[in-house]
Amino acid sequence: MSDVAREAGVSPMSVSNAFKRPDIVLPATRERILAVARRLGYVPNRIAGTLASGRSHVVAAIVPSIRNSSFARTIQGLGDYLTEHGYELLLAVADTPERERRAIEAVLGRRPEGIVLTGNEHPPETLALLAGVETPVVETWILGDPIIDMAVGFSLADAGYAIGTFLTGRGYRHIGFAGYAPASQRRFLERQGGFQSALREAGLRDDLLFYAEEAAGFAGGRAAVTELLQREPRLDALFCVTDIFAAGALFECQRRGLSVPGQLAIAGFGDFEIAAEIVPALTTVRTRGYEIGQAAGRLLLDRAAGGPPGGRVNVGFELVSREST
Amino acid sequence: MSDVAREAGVSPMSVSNAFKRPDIVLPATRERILAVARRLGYVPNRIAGTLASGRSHVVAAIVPSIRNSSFARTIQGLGDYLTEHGYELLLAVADTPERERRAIEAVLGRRPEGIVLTGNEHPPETLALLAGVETPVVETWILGDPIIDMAVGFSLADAGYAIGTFLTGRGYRHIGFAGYAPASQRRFLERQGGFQSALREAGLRDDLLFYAEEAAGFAGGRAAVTELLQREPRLDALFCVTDIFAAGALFECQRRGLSVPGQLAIAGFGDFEIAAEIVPALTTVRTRGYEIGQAAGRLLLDRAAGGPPGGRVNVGFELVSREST
DNA sequence: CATTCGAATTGTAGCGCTACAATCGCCCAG
DNA sequence: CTGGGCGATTGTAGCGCTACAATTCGAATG
Repeated sequence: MSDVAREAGVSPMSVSNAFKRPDIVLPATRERILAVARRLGYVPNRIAGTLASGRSHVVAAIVPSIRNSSFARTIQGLGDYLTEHGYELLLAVADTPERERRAIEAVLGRRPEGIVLTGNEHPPETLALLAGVETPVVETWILGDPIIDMAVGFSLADAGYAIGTFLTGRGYRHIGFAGYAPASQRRFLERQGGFQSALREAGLRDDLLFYAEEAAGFAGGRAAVTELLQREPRLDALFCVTDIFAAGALFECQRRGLSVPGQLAIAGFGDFEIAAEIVPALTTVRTRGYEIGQAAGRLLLDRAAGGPPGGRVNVGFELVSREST
Repeated sequence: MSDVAREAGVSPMSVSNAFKRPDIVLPATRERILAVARRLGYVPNRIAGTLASGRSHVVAAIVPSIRNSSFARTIQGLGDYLTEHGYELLLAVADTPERERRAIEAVLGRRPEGIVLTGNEHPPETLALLAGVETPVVETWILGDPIIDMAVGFSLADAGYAIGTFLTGRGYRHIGFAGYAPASQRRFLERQGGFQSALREAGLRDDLLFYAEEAAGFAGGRAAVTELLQREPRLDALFCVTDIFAAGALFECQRRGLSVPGQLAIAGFGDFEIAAEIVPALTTVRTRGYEIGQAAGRLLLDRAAGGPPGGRVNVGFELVSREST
């Protein structure tokens, strides 16, 4: 910086201002400084800047996966919002609670001005770690308690219930569920619970449940069809916890020569691109992953600007009825 | 840090050492320091550490998209490698050359010890920016010149040629290509060029080309089938630039009642999970995205440790023949 | 022409840590 | 009993920048 200052014939402080507060430096001076900087290949050291100002202009996000398009959309929404407001995104992928804790620790060392988490299932040490710092936290894809501070999401229980009543309303009588073991994450339990309530209210059995290994994709749907049909040959509808699962189930039906929805109706979750394109097109729940990311960014930046803690944003969801049911 | 030092009855320097050089501090002292740190909720400030030591222990990656599973795998591979070696990944998503330049600029301010880029198509200002700093750069998913410094990938031309000869060898005579406009990125051109060579060598026409909008997913495949069949009703095979394109093309065939591969053979690229699951399963090219990420990390860390510049790693590819051809 | 005012510019004093050299204290050989 | 050697610990200086207060200077005012 001082090299640039010397070459441009100004003080280092003016170089700093030329980059950070363009409005308070004379346009001519500013141009001269920037020209010298370009010539010398000078890129301001934000590390030093952060240390001096105490503001990192970084928000960190910790997601369990980037393969899942829901989270990919959330990251995109968050990233767009942050970039637009002069912030940067520090992304960490952590697929187990232990890795999440380590990622949070690593990330805290870089003094982000906010942290975006996925879900609200965190081990006690993680909560203690977060309680010990004053960094604002937003939990996403969940709205129910316990929330550490702020949250953005929608009611997974309502969404599960909506799909359940939709299927019972269509007259299906032996309805299965394909998902992940609810013990692992509360957000799985919520969705499943809402769905089961709907079945019980219609006087139907709610025990045709199949749990795949976590991170199972298309293969999970395939396994669900295989196992549930064996347990209940009269199975006439299946709700899958993601559209990828649902597509896997649909492929398995094609392999077995089962017509969809004639012999088995299939509903998914997420409204991923494949849902509208696959044949037959999938009935699903449209979630607003991009908006979740944007809202998370907004909560955090408002907070950094002195806003109140404890914000909650419900982005809602939407049932999309297509050919598969 | 000085609070922790006071409470633990040691000098700040010992607190620093307890975290950064565990081996040179007495285990008992170290334990005492860490206990105090935990009680006080102290997390070392890596910003200050980076400024003082001149080592950020950060590698930055700039990718055009995280929705594409090839890049997602590369990120995963890079992230795993870095985490294993005590480094962190700073990820930026930039889908245009202009945004890439801005992302690189932003990222350089954080003084990463290496930068991972996708492709080798960068505007002159970007190259100038990179030339002005001494940060090592790895370009991925490409091997051909011009390479800024180091590269990891495989020959896209060979891969395109392999698919081409495979299809001609199977006896197909009117073979189409669905991809992105080669003007936008050289890596698209390479793949297409290799493919076309194979067709010409077999004495076949190589002008059944369809270009989708960039970032088109399943819809791109759908449009390709529609347009190419109109231009050439005898079309009997189609090579798609990604498996997602191929799946979209396959769905369109299902809608039209065209049998695959009976009336139209379809080949994809990438060996995404869907390729093996869809019915009929897709012939495709298996790429090694995860290995690309790992190798990129290795090149960079070796370089940071004093290794030589200019490294190239060819991770190869593999043709996977399935039911769709 | 002296005075005031505000915009533009500039010093100063750290931000929290680590490299490196200096120091301390203990054990053991002579 | 003493000096040397070695591992553990500790001061010092500074990384590159920004907040903030101080200063400069030209234009406007009476």
